[in-house]
Amino acid sequence: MTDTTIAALIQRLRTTTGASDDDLRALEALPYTLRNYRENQSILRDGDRPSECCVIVDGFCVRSKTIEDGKRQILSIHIPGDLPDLQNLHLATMDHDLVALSNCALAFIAHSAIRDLIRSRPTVGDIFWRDTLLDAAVFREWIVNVGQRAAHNRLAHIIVELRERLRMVGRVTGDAFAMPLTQEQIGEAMGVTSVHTNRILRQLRLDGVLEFHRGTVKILNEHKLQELAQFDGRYLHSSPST
Amino acid sequence: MTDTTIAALIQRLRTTTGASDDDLRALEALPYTLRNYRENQSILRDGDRPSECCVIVDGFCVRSKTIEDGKRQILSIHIPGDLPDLQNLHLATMDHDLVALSNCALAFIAHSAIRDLIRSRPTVGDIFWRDTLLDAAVFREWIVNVGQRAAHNRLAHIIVELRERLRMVGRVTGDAFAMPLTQEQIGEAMGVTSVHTNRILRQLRLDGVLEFHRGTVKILNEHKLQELAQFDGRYLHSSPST
DNA sequence: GCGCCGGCTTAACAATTGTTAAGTCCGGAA
DNA sequence: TTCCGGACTTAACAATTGTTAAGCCGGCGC
Repeated sequence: MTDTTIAALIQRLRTTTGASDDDLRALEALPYTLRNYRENQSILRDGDRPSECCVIVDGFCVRSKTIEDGKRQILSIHIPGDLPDLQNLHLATMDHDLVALSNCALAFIAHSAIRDLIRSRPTVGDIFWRDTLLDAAVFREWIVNVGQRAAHNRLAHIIVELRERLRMVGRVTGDAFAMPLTQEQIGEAMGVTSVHTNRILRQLRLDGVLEFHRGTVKILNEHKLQELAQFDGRYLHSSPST
Repeated sequence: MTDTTIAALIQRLRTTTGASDDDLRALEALPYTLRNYRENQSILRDGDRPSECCVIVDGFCVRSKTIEDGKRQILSIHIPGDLPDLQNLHLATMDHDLVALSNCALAFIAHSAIRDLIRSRPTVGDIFWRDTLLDAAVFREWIVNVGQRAAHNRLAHIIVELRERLRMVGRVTGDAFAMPLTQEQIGEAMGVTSVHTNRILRQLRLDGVLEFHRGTVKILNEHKLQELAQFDGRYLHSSPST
């Protein structure tokens, strides 16, 4: 039943929201266009006014903002099952970029189709609205991460959050998982330079916490990782009643 | 017509969204309970499961998160006309705190009343949804601010953003406006210590950019301020078509 | 295979920011 | 009015993070 193109989205909504089977079937029935993006390819740019939303079918994307002096901040990392530009349903103009981190498959659904579905099934609207609120909850934790945690804790937190989210869509097996960012991009996510990112990664490796090599994280010491990350996943609101 | 308790909210929605007069009248007709909070009083705490939402009628609030070691990060500053806990309509549990910065008057509206209104007027639902998306857009810029800008630019940005938002609800006259945070709280907003906040404020004063005294910002040199803030207000989506 | 290029690694040094510790100032309570 | 406490201010010093620069490594195109 969830063996559709947008299976990851359906799986995530089924386990984390109170979506009815009817609503999920209606979502699966939405008309979409599948498009592939290459590593580093822009999907949407700051200022764009898109008329469709995308579901990540496979691969990783990031949302980011670049400021005047060229510095870039990564705002969020997106994985299969995410709707990284759903906000465009009500905010006409993109205020940031959406970029493919790895080769990606995206299912594009016209705003008009989504609006029609919401009109005929208001509970689907609630599910979508909730998804954008979850987005905001993740942004809030990201602010805390960048604002208050030391760089090594910050990196541990990003890693644990990503792993939790990947687990929800069945993308983690064993002690390793994909995180296809360069060290420079990890730095842009943390708000530090690539040189400092490298320092932190080396320290984590020497301390036997984790290894990061060519886009793959391997956890060596789960206990130490948890200690560093200070991760409290309540903000992911991963059960319907939270 | 906008001389109601929630005038600031109505004014903001009228100018920044495409809300119809009928929708705005329906909003004004919502039943509410007015409650007053004192400076520093908690309105909602992390973990609460509220059954109503509030509109800020008067005063300032902040949303914040406190991490294990006691450090606190301010996530957003809220002003009259804001709906700082609208996300609870779909996320049952608070994942952060909402605190009154100054003495505040808040109008509380039951979730059930809001849900009823949305059901009978879906366009009101769109307006509310959009408002939470705007919230998320402000969070995104806040991430950029904390992650990429040097502390003096960061403070300038916070000040300019706050002023823009205060202007929308008619709370700025001349070159001064209220920002009732202590230096420690400004630091918690920027992700720096109170000592460093003090350094930055002194430098801005010596450079003739602005003065901050007892919760009031006075702009001395608008040009220098703009230069520091690197402020691009597009993310505030302050016209209906953005 | 060879060379190129992007990404990784490291080191030395500089700048920013945090920590600690003393005050000072000022408004409200007694 | 006086005193008290919270907020502000400053300085000295420490820690973290940025900057610059150089070399290395490894995959990919020729």
